[in-house]
Amino acid sequence: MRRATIGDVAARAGVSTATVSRVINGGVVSGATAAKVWAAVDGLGYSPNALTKSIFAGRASTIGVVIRDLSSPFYLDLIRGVDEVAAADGSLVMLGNTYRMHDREAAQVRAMDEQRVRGLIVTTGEAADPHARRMAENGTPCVIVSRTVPGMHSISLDNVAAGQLMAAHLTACGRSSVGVITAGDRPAQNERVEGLRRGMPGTVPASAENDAEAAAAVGALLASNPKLDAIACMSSRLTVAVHTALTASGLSIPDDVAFLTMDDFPWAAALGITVVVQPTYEMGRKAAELVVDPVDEPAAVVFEPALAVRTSCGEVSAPDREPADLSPRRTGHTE
Amino acid sequence: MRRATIGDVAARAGVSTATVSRVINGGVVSGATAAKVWAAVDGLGYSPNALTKSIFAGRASTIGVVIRDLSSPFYLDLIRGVDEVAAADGSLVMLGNTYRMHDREAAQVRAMDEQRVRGLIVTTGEAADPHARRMAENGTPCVIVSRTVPGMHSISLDNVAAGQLMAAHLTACGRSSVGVITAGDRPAQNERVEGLRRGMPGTVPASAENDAEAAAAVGALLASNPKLDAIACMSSRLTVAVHTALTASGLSIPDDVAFLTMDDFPWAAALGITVVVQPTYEMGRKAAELVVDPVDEPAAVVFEPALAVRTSCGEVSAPDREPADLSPRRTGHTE
DNA sequence: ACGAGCTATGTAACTAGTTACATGCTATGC
DNA sequence: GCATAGCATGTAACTAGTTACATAGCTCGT
Repeated sequence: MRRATIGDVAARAGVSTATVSRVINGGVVSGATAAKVWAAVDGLGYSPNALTKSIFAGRASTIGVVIRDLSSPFYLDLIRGVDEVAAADGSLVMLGNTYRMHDREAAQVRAMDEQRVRGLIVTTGEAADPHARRMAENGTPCVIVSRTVPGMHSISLDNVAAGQLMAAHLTACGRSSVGVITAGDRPAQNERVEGLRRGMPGTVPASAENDAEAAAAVGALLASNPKLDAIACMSSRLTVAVHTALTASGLSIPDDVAFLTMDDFPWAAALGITVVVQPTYEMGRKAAELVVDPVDEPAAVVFEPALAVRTSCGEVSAPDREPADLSPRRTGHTE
Repeated sequence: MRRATIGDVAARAGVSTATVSRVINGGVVSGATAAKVWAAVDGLGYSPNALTKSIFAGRASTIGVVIRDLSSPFYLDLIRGVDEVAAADGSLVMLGNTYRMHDREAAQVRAMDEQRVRGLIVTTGEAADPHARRMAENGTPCVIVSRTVPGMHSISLDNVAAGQLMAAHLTACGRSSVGVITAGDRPAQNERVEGLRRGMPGTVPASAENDAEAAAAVGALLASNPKLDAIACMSSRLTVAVHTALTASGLSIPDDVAFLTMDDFPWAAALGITVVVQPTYEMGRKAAELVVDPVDEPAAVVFEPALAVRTSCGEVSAPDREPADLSPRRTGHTE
């Protein structure tokens, strides 16, 4: 019942543990010995202990990923990018979900550190920063996603451009008065609003933390602004709630009000909802690459958003601006 | 730059490593010594190596979860259940996604074994079975989700009941001729069709592996069966494709055709789609509990589905059957 | 036939911790 | 005042591997 160790294999094959290790990891061994060892491995069902390997290597071969909210399609695609690079590199991905709870963020990052992950990719709030910074100082490559943090690698979206993309499209569709729903006043959200404002000065913002607040915010926006002809949602998390509130209020999209939001999702095409998409998969790949091929100086990689035009903003009457470039643009280190 | 070890802490505090270990893990130590040790821990930014701890314990404190397809809401809620139990137990969850690729399933399970996870929860196809069985024999609790495998723990849905639930509701809504879309001929899918057939003999099945095939299958079903008045989708993965194909063909739901599918999802309520829901969160909890509090004999736990009635099947004209019980029903071990 | 040189293997030290056992020290009982 | 108990701490062996170094055994050249 006890698990077979390298010692058991060595005893069964009649060799030393050093020889078994050499057979498994490819050192110089004779064919006859190798055959004996493999027979013993199969006979015992031996599987080498990766933990012990890692302790000797000083570091696990696992990449840690701490996600705020797995239910968001954004993170799903990000993970796919990370997975792809990790698989090509032979690393395992250890995923931790924090459900947007501050204490879990800190706990997950600490746990990843104790697991001696080879690198860490975090998409959390500030709660995780102090520990992540210590890890970075200890030589674990750490990448922050969706936020820029001085002195650490970061992967983010050009949020101002995202807002400008929305403004350009809404203007092209003949809209002039936009209500904006943001999820809290986090920097990324504010930058998106800032970008939208640059293109459309008559922007009315409202903030919501959850679905109920979002519905209320939509109602308030509509009530206080009779000439409102568009609603922009800055957080994919609130898309369903805002869209539901809009249709529930009896308005027709896009005839009465245009609607667009952040991040693509499986139903968007079917529902005809225009969205600003982030190159999420690429962002995940880049994050993992910063872990797999460590870079000394902190890199702040900014990606450009693109617009997936569907029908929820109506017809484009004026020519729209060129589609944005999806390739990453390195803007250099931050400090 | 090198990471602080317990030896470094011991040297700085002027005590032995045994004492440091006792301070950290709560053995008998004097207050003065403990204070010195904690000061050294803070000064060095020491974080204990969980890998080393695990090798001594013979087993990591991590629970491995191998998921076929993270993009499915079913698995998302399952993971939440696992996370909840793991967090309460102080265990980390190590998540691996296989993207429905057979070779990755086997590789992920092998990797989890090498990481000496405390227990394994798999939602994969058969590719992972042989290795999982070996792990179970070696004393690692393994739980298979959504399939029953002789000799191993399994968590599954009463799929026949799910089909019957659909049949009862469709009948109550006055429908008589149902087209069914299944994703391949996997056992779970077939059981659902079997349940549906029991209640509605006039059931026409069609199978699809992906979105394009699903659209084609819907078209074929409609073309060959002019009096078809309902479409049931047996796989949440095909929901969007089937729904899109239905509306694209100009049919109105529920006036021309009723539509229902498996598993709830964020847009279902907004779109008025009736679904059969699995108690996913509870299933995840139960799976994790089988790992955390190991059970000797293989347990086959079957959960009951429930119906979330919305508007996509029309009005209920006859009284529907009672809502199903959501609590788990242990049916005993399989062998 | 004998030493050089090479290959295959074993020995033992090492990774970063835990823990059984031994020991030193103080406090208490008689 | 001395034996004894009990707490705090150190020593060393242990976990499951890896790897530097030593050595055994064989081949080959002369």
